[in-house]
Amino acid sequence: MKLTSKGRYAVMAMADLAKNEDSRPVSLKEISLRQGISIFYLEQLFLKLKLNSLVHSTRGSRGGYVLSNSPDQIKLSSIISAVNEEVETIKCNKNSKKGCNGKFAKCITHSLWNELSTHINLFFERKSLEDVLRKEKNFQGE
Amino acid sequence: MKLTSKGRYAVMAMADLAKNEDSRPVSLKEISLRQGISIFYLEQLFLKLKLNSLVHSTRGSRGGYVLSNSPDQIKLSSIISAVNEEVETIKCNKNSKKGCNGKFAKCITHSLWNELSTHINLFFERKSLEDVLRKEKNFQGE
DNA sequence: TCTAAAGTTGACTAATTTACTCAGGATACT
DNA sequence: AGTATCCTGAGTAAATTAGTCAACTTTAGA
Ligand code: FES
Ligand code: FES
Repeated sequence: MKLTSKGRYAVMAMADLAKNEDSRPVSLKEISLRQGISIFYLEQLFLKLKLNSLVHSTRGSRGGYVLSNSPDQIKLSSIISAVNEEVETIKCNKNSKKGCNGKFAKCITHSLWNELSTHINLFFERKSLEDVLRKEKNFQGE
Repeated sequence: MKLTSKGRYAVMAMADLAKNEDSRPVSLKEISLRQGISIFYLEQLFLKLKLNSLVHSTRGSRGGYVLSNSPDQIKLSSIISAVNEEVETIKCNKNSKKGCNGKFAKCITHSLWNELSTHINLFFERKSLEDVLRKEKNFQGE
């Protein structure tokens, strides 16, 4: 599980889509303007979101993207893992020369990291895009 | 909250210390040999661990480090935040030119990230060095 | 049928962060 | 005195992330 701004942008973009899709597809240009994210960057993100079937695209003039499901069906975990290809936590045994190579502490941190990964995933599993929108609404209402 | 190998190494080193301290201070050299972590890297880590009063040092020949508290009193959160100077989650408003600058999605991901930070911290707050050692013991016993 | 608006794709570069190393000093034990 | 150890600041190299771009395909509408 990686947590970078890429994931954050993806959530932002998806939230924008959820809020603004309304019969017509939403173009990247619109999202770019509203969210202040470079259109080039969005292209990158939506390529992956599409590969993971989170959005559906319409090409050509007046084309754009729509969500594949209703916001309450889209878990944040799907979004995050769609854009961050490596979903797993940082592997210990990537290079076996250093650190975790069978010595004492090997599996201490290993299982710890795995537990943490589970813990974080749980967080994102529980949240849907709808939850995010609802929160924003409440916030603006105050 | 940052999660890098720096934090993992710190936990490894502290666990090694907890396991091997026994009347005499433990030298970085020993830890380095047992855990396969460069001594130079350990120096860096222990500088910070010491600044945060997690360990106590003895200089000179036969010197080394001992834990400042018993393993069950040392929370992993202290260790992690000691070595990763930035304890907070990645800030959105670091540069206000892009992304989160007052537009729609601004505080969606903001609060989301903060919630996550809390969630992760909770995980590390609950775990002590002793928990880590106990787990390793069980694991070896199987 | 032509044109403009949009998605599609692969590649590339720049910026930042992380991991790791080093040199030279201070201290204390034997 | 000599050696083992901690102490500190600095520096470099590797890896990752962020962001950009060019050339293309597809479709809607004038
Ligand atoms: S063996 Fe997996 S973290 Fe060390
Ligand atoms: S305002 Fe904090 S993440 Fe956007």
